[in-house]
Amino acid sequence: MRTTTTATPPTPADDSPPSLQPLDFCLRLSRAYAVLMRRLDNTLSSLHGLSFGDFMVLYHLQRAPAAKLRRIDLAERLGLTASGVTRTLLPLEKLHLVTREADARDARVAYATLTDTGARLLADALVSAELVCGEATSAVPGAQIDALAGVLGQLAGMNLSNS
Amino acid sequence: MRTTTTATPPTPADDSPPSLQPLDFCLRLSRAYAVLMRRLDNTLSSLHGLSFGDFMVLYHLQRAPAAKLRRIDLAERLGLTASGVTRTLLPLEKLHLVTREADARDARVAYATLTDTGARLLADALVSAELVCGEATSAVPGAQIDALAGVLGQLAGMNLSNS
DNA sequence: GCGATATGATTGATTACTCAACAATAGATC
DNA sequence: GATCTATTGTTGAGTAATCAATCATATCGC
Repeated sequence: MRTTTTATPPTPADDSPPSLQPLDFCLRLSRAYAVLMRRLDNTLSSLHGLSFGDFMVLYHLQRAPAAKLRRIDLAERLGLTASGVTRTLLPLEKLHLVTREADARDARVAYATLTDTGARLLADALVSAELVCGEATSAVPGAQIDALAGVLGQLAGMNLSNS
Repeated sequence: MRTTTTATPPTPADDSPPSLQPLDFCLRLSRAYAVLMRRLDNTLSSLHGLSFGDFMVLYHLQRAPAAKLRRIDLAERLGLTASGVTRTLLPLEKLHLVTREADARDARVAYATLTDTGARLLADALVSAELVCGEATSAVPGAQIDALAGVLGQLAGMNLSNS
């Protein structure tokens, strides 16, 4: 009963929607995400005690100037809500991987700052993450990965042409 | 079976020891997923009262022969555990979009079957989903989407026959 | 200065999943 | 045909996110 899973639309009748391609694409995206995340999560948590979400927090903090970010900006980068960031950061603060910092001029904002401990843990975890991701994409030529990363960036609304 | 699933470096020797490409790709994948799912979820739930997960259930059931699947097979297609399927189906059964059916020969298995109501709702939802997905991918040339879809399929372990 | 409104962050309730433990049943082995 | 093991599915507890409500603080118009 294997229907054609490739580019050809099944065309069940003439009342079918224009094309099933974009939906098919999204379904694959969803599945690829699930598979990848499960692998990444397993590896990171067993080797370093970090969930993928935790890892992402440390990663984005490290890339930021002075290794710190307003919590709201962190949320934006993580694709979470402010609420989600509060709850994700809680255990990381308890482990002293991240600390809270206030802003001198605006009492509303709180910064999340990467600690040295956090940076060291991240460095280790980064190696594992690289390995898993590299393995997952090993069947695909590097040049193509680059190009497709660009496409994913567009889909994600990461505007590179921003001034 | 070639077990490349363990921690072996994908490339034999030279070109990518500290390459951040695959990780970057995966991070973008994660973001694109989040963005897309949020849009899809919003649209489907406001227009049809379905979460994306619900939608996927109906979608996979419809594609299956006789519009029914063993719950365990449904789990596999959805990328969920059996437990997740039980809980996802609960509200759908309550709404009579899906019904439970027993197997005559094996009392362990239960089927999830798409009802007529479910099929009608799916037909509507499919139009919306197509629209959202088409819109999301409209900024990218179709050929690139196809290429990415292929890679995502590989990542997801959806192996298209042979070697 | 003083309300109206916007922004950043937290909290309570809810939803959607996981894993581990369990129950029931099927099929195999002796 | 009794028992051992594997499969299917549900349930309890825990985790991670959401949204809506709330609080504290900034900022703008006057």
